[in-house]
Amino acid sequence: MADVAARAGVSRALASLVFRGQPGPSPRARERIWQAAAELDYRPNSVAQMLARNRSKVIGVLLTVGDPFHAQLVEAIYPAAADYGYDLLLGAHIPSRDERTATEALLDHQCEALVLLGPITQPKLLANLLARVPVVVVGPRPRGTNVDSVQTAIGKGVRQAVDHLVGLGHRAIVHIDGGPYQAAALRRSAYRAAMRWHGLDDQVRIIPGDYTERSGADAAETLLHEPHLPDAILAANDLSAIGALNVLVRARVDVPGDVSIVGFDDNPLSQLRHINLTTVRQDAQRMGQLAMEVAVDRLEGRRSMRQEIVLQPTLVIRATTGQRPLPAEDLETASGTVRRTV
Amino acid sequence: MADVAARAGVSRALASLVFRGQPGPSPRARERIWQAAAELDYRPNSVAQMLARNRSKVIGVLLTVGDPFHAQLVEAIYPAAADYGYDLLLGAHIPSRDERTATEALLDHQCEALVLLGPITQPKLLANLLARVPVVVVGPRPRGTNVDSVQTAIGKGVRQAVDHLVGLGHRAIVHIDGGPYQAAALRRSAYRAAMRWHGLDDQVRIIPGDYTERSGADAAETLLHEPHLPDAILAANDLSAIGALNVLVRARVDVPGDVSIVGFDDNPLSQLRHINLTTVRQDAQRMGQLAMEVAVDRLEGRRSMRQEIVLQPTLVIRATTGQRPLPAEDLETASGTVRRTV
DNA sequence: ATGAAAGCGCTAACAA
DNA sequence: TTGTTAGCGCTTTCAT
Repeated sequence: MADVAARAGVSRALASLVFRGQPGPSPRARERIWQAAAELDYRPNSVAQMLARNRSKVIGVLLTVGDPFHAQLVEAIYPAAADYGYDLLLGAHIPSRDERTATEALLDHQCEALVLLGPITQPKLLANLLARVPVVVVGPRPRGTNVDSVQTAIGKGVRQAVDHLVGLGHRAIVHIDGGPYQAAALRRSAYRAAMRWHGLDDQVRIIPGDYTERSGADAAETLLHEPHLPDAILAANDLSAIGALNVLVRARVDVPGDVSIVGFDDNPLSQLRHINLTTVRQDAQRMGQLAMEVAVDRLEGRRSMRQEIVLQPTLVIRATTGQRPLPAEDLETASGTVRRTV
Repeated sequence: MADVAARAGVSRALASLVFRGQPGPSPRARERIWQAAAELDYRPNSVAQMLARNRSKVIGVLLTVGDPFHAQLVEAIYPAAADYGYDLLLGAHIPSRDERTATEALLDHQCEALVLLGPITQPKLLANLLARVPVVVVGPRPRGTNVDSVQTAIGKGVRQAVDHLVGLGHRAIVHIDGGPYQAAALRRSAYRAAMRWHGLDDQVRIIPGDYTERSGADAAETLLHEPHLPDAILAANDLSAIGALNVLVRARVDVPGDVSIVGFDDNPLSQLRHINLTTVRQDAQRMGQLAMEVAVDRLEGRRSMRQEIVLQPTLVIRATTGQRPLPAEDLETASGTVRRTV
């Protein structure tokens, strides 16, 4: 910057003002300085800026590379951050790198706030982070902590899905689980509650899973080895629903003729014509924007109380759910059954 | 740090040496300083460090969030970077954010080198980057540039795949394209060359695609609307192969009985029991490690000539490829055909 | 409107 | 072995 100032024949301070767009410098000076900067191909050194103003204007995002839902969120968060004048730094949450390492790395790079997409599973770590910077969790708030969070009303979504299935006449509705995550636990208990509400306590059945396509496929294989298929499957997310769907289709099971399937998330894959999965939609776009908004509100001191934003899910009815199969004697009629497709 | 030094009763410089593990300070001093640091919960300010030593020890990685192959690479790159004492910063390559913005952001954060997973499509931009920092492209080197690259011998992989298919008796082998990327162009031309080599020039057929599951599905729909299915499909990557596979299976086409399918990448999905895709494997693990190695070699000045590392692909034969269907009169024999499954 | 000067928190010669 | 002293490149009072 010294060079630029020299070339423009002004002081470094003036140049600094110009680059930051502060009022003060005369139009003439501005012109000269920008000119000089262009000639020298000057780029402000952001590290020096950070050091001097003790602000980085950078927010860290912890995500799981390869997770399609996270990808959607990131695509929403980037522009939102830019709107607020913040820059984003991504950190990956991968097996070989524990949560602590990942978050510390982000903080070392002077992130002023953290947005956690893949939830931190250690409450102690979260508390520790929270003591240092604003943190926003996208997803259900871990129990025992008081981070800000942006989440979907999961219970409501599950309830809608179960209502839909029951409305179609299904009774034996099994749940493919999502594993040890908080969000999965919520889905699981909401499933139980909804079944109970419909008087289907005795039909409750949970098959282990971990949100992956593989686990959905495994669950379906399990079901195929049993004498009777259930009426319907409610998966913890779209990926596992798709895994199950693919396995069933290959086994010549008619979906939704024999079994209905509902997912959760509205993964882009679910919209493909050949998948066309009925699912509970989370508004990733909006969640990303809101997460950013909450983080920035904190940073600018506009908010002190805990924020917990809950978005309403939408049941998207596509082609994997349909009427419960009719008893054998009605088979002829059955073939004329109308399927709802959106 | 001043506080720590004061509390330990030493100078700031001494403390600095201790934190950096430099030789010099006496054991007694070290002890006292670490002690004081612990008591004050001191954390070095990496921004100040960067500014002072004019080195960041950070490497930027540009990737596409949600791309499973990139996810594999990242999982390999993180530990490799750590081994060399470097930290990683991730930048996302998403629609709303052009390549320039994304790379500049990474450079602004003082990345000393760039590893590009999603290839830069603008040669000018690449040249510009290259003039500033070491750059490693994971994938084929963009024409007209001389970046370092770590890539798979794509031509060889495609050739193996075609040989395999031809060996099984297939002649009408169509290619689902991967779109405008350099890597896709290579696959396309390698496909043409291999077909020609086998005297199948007249069978060459390329269906447009863009590496997505959707485009594979669309391609399959196209094929289904035609009077005859091809003998086999060679997709530009696993995702599109899986899209095609799913659509065909739903249309009650027997894979590989009626049509064989080969993918490219060996995406984790391809290993699922119900997909079980024959594919050309790229060694993501090794590619990630090597990319890091090349970048670090440059940074430490150990290398000045252009590096172009080419890894050998492996054809992984699973269950989506099989003998060409026999003429109708041999059908009884055909049902006894042995399928190779690995 | 402009410039001088004092940091931001750390590193790296060099001197003691 | 330890302390002194200059920066790194920018921001930010405070005078002019």
